[in-house]
Amino acid sequence: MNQLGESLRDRKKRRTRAALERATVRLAAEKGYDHVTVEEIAAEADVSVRTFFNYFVSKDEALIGADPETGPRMAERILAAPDEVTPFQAYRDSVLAEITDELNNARDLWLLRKEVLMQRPDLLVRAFANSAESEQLLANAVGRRAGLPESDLYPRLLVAAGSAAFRCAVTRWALDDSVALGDLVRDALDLFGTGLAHVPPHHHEGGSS
Amino acid sequence: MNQLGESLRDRKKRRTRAALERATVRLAAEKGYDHVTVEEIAAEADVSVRTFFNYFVSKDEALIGADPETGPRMAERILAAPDEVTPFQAYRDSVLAEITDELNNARDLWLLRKEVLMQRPDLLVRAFANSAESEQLLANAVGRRAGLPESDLYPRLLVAAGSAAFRCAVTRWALDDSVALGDLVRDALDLFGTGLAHVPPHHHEGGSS
DNA sequence: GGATCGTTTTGCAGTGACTGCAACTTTGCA
DNA sequence: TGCAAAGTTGCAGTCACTGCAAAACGATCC
Repeated sequence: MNQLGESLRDRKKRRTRAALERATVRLAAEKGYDHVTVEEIAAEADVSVRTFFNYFVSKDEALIGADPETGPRMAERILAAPDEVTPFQAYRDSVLAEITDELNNARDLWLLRKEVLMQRPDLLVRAFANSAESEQLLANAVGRRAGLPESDLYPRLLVAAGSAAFRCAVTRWALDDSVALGDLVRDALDLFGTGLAHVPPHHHEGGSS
Repeated sequence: MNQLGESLRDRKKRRTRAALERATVRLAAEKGYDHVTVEEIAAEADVSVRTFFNYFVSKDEALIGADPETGPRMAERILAAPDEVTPFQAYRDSVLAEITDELNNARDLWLLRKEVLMQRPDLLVRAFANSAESEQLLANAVGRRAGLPESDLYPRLLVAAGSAAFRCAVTRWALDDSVALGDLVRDALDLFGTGLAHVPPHHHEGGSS
């Protein structure tokens, strides 16, 4: 292999993965998610069906383009943050970094995903179905960083909150993209940060308390 | 039908649903979740496979025993709470009420579920895969109560936090049930309430725990 | 105690996601 | 060039899940 850059093999894998992801999203946007079979997707990406499943555990995952490197990368970032940064901040920053990266590299894909999610919001929940392993990884990183025992709820909650923030932000964004997705995710995370009980919604009306 | 109590029909439906739920959990605990087929479950509950799918959209859902009445019931409770109660409190209380009810009525089932989840923690995430509709319902209730516009992130986030709290609490509990599940859920919700950034984890630093 | 109507159950046939396995091809490296 | 490791493919098989139309069942009216 080349000394620093990726090997040919690695480059090919990346390309195949990207092609499958793109094919999934494109076809789903065009014909509706469940009118697309894995067979079609594989054909469009010019690989066999079996290969599709070598890259993604499920059709759902391919739609979101879950990348196995994301978890480890975020964990690393969390552990690498300077000492004076709180675990919350470290996690928050790693999420935001990941998102802005993603949006910079694949904004077009997200626009297509938006089409799909507008019609089938439930797919987003389902897409997280296989993320248990990643969550565990991140929770461990947060826990180590915070010096908390294995059994503590906090790391798990923080990570779950991250997923939730992302999920909600995307759902909201798919409905109306007048606010940038990145900003929505940040807002969501910050609400979790300051506490949902403290939020004094800017509501006039209703409870008139 | 009887004027007030349930009709025979309704009673039978409840019994069938309960039997299917129980069969799923029992068999999964005994033989491992994916060594159990829907066919076996249906047989154990003494109904046809087709009937299984009349009650549950998926095997996953049957494991958790997702009840279609839960969502509406919680929504009602949220809207019925007195005016001086904040949206957060109203939601929090509805979650806790639901949980304690559930634990009082089906503690034995939860002990079996614990067996299953100890071996396959990912199943819990998956079990929420089809909850998009319920989440929407609850979010609407919260939103109405808080007098927020459709597009506001807050209701969605609050509801997602509820799911997350429940998920994390159960996961934690499955690992070590020295704290009651109900208490764990409450703790988790309260952490979301006060804010994840504010948490001063009781850590004494250093990995040497 | 039927006749009737709406609801639930069931069987059946079909689709398609997903898996294990055992060739086969491609890439990395000496 | 040649060998080992990694990736790809086809194939056969399992099983979750769906639509449909017939049958069984419960509620209601006479």
